[in-house]
Amino acid sequence: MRIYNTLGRELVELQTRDDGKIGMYVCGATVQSAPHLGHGRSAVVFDVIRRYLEWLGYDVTYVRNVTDVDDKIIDAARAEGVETDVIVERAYGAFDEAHRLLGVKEPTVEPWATHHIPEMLELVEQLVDTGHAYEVDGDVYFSVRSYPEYGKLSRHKPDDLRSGSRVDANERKRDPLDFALWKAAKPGEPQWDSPWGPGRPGWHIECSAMARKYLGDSFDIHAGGHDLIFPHHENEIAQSEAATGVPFAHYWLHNGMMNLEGEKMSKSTGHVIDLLEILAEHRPTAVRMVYLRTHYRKPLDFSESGLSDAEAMLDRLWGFRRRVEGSVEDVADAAVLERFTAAMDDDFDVSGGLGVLFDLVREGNRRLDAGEDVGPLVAAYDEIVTVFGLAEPVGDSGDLEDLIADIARRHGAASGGIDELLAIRDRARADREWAISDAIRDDLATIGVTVEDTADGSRWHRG
RNA sequence: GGCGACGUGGCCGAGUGGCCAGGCAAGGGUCUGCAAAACCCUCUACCCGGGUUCGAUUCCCGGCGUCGCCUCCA
Repeated sequence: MRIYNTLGRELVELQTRDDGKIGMYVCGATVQSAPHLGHGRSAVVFDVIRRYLEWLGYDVTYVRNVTDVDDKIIDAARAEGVETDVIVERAYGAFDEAHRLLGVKEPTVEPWATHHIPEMLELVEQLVDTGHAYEVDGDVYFSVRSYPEYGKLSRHKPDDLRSGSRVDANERKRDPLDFALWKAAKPGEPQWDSPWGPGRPGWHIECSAMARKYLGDSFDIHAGGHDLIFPHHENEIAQSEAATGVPFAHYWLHNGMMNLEGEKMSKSTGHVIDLLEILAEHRPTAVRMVYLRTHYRKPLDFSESGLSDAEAMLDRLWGFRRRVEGSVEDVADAAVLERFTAAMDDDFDVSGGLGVLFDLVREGNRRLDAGEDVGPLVAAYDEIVTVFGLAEPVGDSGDLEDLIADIARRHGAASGGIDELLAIRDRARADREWAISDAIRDDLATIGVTVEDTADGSRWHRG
């Protein structure tokens, strides 16, 4: 399998450190405000990569962190006049709900930054002891010049960066490029004891410390948004490798940014679409489909029309699967899976994989029309759709049952069940009482239930 | 200024040195009480200019255009 490694900027063969095992670290949320569409993309594309690797048989340890201490969290708390916990809990709740709706699998471990202060301090101490970091008035800075390979991920040369205008001149740093590992406490801020006095961690150190704790000094895959390449991931590499002397992550994966009207979505500019809002207005699986239609490394421009296309794609997929009741016993069609694997093995070409899936659906529908066996195709469908996380959700129909019951009783179905209602409709159709059968169908349509008449009888589904 | 990505049919979006992506939309058919679904057919594209080649959308060079990062960011 070939994957694109940002470190080296090329497609390379995936070689795991341990046969059959993969350690994967994904930069998760800074729980500072509500998630937007871009956060959802990152969560979903790496979820699919993880699911695919697991489907191939790898034992994946999937670590996704929560950063719950950060300048912006402190700012937000101050602005609202509340403790940082309030901000953190609210934002975490929103991310968690979005992940649930999007069908993102739970990580193997979800470490929180504030629960790993000792691990961070240990790393910082190591860096100070080895001369890669220095303390000034309770702050500890990483000395970028002490790590000769600095810039190997982002391809920024320290000398070029130095001339960049946005590097702030902090008097206490020995070099403008140096970044904070530990920040001395300011009044009213969250703080922990350290060898350099009370303070809090810098932005980058938590990922280095937590990846190390759960995956080891060296591990396979580190992933995150493209915008994290510099400085976040560059700094992680520098501080980790300077401390341990061994390579940090072997493969760096970065997802492309979400655009809105051609411009990057970004928290700082307010140019965003709230994730939970869009998930409430549309089927969450359709939002997931939007993410998966475009290759994970490419920019993705969000549009309403793209979302309705995704809805239609889902209807086609699920419409096929509904034609076959329940699970199938058959072995999945080998030729289909081979095509699917060939696409996915090429740097997770999900779009290509979707092409295979839709080909399967057309062939499956054709065979069903012809009365031929579709077992192996349905089995393959189920496998692929599970890897993509696009299976039709089941359950959650409590409200719907009440709505159906109302309509059923109105049409004389004493039980209030949809089966009896459809039986009444079938009788009406047999008697050519079209007004009755159409009224039942129209009434069900008003609550989002679609009735389709086929040669084998009537089917119904939501949406 | 430095580093990087991308430009495919009405729209979205894979991919490939010569032959099929796929989806959505549109038009025509089959089926059907009607509808829906499904199936069949049509719509055959690769920013521009050079070059390499028997042959380039695909490789190389040069333009043009769009976008991202350069210590807030998934």
